Amino acid sequence: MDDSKIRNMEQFARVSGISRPTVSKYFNDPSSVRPKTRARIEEALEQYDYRPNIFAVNQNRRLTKNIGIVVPYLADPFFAEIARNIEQRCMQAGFWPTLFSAHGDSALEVEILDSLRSLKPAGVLLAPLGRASDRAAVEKFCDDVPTVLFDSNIEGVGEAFVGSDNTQFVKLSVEYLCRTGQPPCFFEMPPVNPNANKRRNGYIQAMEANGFAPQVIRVAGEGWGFEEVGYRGGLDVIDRKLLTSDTVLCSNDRLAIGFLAACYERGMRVGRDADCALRVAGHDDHPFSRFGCPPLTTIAQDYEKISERSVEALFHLIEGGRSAGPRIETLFEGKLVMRASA
Amino acid sequence: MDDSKIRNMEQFARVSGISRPTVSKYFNDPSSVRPKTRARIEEALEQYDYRPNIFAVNQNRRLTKNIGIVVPYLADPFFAEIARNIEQRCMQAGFWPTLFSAHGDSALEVEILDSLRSLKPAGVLLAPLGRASDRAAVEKFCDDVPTVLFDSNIEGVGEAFVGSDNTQFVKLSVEYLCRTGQPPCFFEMPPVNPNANKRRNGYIQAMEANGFAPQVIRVAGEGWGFEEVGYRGGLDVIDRKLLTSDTVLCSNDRLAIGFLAACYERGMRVGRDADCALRVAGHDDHPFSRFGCPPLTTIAQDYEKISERSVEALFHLIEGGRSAGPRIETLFEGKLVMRASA
DNA sequence: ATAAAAACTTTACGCGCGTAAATAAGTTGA
DNA sequence: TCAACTTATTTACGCGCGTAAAGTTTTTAT
Repeated sequence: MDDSKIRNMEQFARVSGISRPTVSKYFNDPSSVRPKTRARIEEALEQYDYRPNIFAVNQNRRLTKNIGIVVPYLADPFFAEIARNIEQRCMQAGFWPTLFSAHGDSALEVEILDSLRSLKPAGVLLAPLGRASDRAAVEKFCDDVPTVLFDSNIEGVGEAFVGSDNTQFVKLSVEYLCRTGQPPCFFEMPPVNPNANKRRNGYIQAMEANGFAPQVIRVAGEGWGFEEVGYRGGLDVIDRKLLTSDTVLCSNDRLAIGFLAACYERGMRVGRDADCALRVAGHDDHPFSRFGCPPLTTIAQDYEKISERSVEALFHLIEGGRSAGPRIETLFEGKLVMRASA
Repeated sequence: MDDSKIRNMEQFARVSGISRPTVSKYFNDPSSVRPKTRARIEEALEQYDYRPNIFAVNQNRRLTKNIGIVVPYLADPFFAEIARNIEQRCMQAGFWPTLFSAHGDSALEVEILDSLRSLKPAGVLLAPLGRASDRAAVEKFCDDVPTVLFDSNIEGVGEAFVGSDNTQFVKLSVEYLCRTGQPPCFFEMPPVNPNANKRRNGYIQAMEANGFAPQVIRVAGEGWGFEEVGYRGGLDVIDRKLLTSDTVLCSNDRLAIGFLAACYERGMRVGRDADCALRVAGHDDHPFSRFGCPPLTTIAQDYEKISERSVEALFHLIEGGRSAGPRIETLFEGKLVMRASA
């Protein structure tokens, strides 16, 4: 391996015996040059490990190969997992994914979108904060940059949305719980995004459909420290005896994990067994749910499919040059994951 | 706000009535121009929201304002938290942090370092995978790019290291446990990084210093799904009655959370109370530890200080132009966090 | 007021690459 | 073999900005 320093494409073109414009063409699309010249270039590429200057490339291309991935809260392993999945798909397709987290802060979310704009990304995959998002700012961004929303929808914003069918999620869990014991009450906090609303409303619908009176218990709390909210709210609800059923369906798993901690602290045994005081279930199949005490019965989001379809939708958008028809919303169904908690 | 499109610095300079070189100077350091001209520029900046093309800027600067942050496993909220902290400090200082996760894969770690190189970063904050890291590749990278290691040390690599004093961590926990009950056995998995080794060795030392015979229990398992390893290992150890003490000190909190799940499944009550079969403790004060059942007694890492000092060290390095003396290792002490589990 | 210093303007070049136009060379098929 | 394509080469310009040099204006200090 000749380690003489190749400083630019000019020099690399010389040592490979191919003209610079052709080499440039090669780097934009290796299959766009004759197999013979491609071989010569790749041969040289192994001797001198040259890589085009990414800043110069991005400056001159009208559209870069950058893809922005924005999640609302990266310390939530759900988003970490889905981001990982999306990231790898993008890389495989030859893009440069960059990951951002709004850390639960809408001002930061806007800031991220602003600096993302200057990255001239080919596209963006955005899981918005939700209710807290600056709708106008997000909408304006989506007008400028091809964007696919995922996880949390903002009606009419972005070229597509990929997420879960939250109404179906709750229908599944409610029906299961009603079938196997007391009809559940619904444990929630002030909704951070439309998903939370859909879940509550879905709960109410499903209960009524099954002929039961819905009982929604909303505890106070804000921000993205859901476990904390579930824990404090759980203690409060238990101490004030506000539970209207021995079965508690939590809006999401993180809330449920906090609620479980509260139950534990108050000595209330959770599970299906006869000696248990409560059944508790959640939604999402959060990575940590299976290690709860007891392991949490929940509805599993299809991480794989959500990330796969999101990326697909974005690529389609990028190739199709925007006007790829109307805004499409894709919702995936969840699956019941029965564990010991309910 | 005049929305006429300012396409480049030339045009912006014209509308602001300042020459382009001076405007350029302003963007590199606003305080480097006379207050009066600064005011004129900033006035224009509000009318026409112009931002220098980041690709052109980075191409021409010898060193960019980019900072790479590399963590071994982002789905671990510990790293997510510390990354968030570091990220914000970098932004405040006017840098462009970019976050990467090796996802537990050493090949990906090398790949990240490679593409990081082409970002011409001013510096990099790297929490290496540890034992799995390709030492030669990491070392070579650190030769080329000013790098501060954190969390997991690689002797002699990078310009500085910032982490926790794992020996002290274990000393703290061992002494607490010995003082308040049976001397603990040590529950670990095959070490992924030097920290794990230091913890085990620290345990042995501390036990001997207190006049007890150390008992290390190593369970099988690999990868970064620590909870799973702790859970499976826990079941195995319980079923085969391998526990040599009623007090189990886990190498880290994630392992402990898995172990707690195993205890729960086997009906072993964990805690300090008389009716409890086991005491369990961990290390790190992982974000989820306080929501365990029972909440986990642990030794808290000082997230704040680790990230603060890491960033400080890197900035010092960036300003000082490398030769800022010898490699410095900074270790922070942990604090005992007493919860219900031990 | 006046010289010295500081800050600014003008002019010009270079960074590394995308890309267009004209031309030359190579490939294909009958 | 020769025309009709394809593909590569040569030449040249532009992207938006950093930055150096030389000249001009403004500020500071005496």
